[in-house]
Amino acid sequence: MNPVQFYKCLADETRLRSLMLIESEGELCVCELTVALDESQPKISRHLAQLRQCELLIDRKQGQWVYYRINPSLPGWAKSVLQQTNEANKAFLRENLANLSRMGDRPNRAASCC
Amino acid sequence: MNPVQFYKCLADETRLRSLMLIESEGELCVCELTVALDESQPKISRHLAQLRQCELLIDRKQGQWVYYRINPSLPGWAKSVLQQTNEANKAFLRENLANLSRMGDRPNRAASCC
DNA sequence: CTTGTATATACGAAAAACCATATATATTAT
DNA sequence: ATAATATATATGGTTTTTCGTATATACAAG
Repeated sequence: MNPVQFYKCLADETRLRSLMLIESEGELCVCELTVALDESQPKISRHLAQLRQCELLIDRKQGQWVYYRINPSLPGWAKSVLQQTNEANKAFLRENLANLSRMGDRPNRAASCC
Repeated sequence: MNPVQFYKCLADETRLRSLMLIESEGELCVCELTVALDESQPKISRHLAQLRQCELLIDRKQGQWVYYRINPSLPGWAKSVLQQTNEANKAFLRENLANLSRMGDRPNRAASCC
């Protein structure tokens, strides 16, 4: 994991917010992120694809949804950077988390799973 | 300190290497960085100016030299991110540190000071 | 006072990143 | 089979970043 490449991934509003939201929530699908960030679906998808290509995120398909989470095999320092950034910048996500909690019809992982 | 802005500062090869070198050495002047990175003086100066504007670095003028170091009043999480990145990526700077140690005529802080 | 060294900045060009829109695929529901 | 939902990707254009070069300023030395 080249540190420059790593930081390029974090150097965009949409990507950093997505990463932090996923870090906070454990796992989120594309449609949840579009609501939380109030951005278009292709825009979110494009940035998620980039984060997946750089191996910061991994995805899991379940029915019609694709869930993204932090790649558990990220190097420790990278995981730690994500965690610390999240811990120290809770206010950064306030509005996004509010949007998410207001979201009706969130895909029900438990019910649709297994 | 907006985290997006912070990471944009790290998302460039020249700036990240400069930051890491300064983190490692405590303080470096422009001419030392041009040697360590083997890049043109205006290029180095331009990136340092950006890091100073974003308040990641502060500078100190001594004689004809300008020394840069990490801004001690950076938020803790940001300092910690820099430190951890440095600790975990020593190899990243190997060549740059070698260039620096090979450099003749390094400005002598102690001698020219006070 | 002139020359040389260290640094900063301005300017236009080149490259990279980002975006809106359109469209394609897959899955679920009717 | 058809319609609706979720997601991914392609395309062309716009904005942002980065860069090389030239130039300006400040200090030091002779």
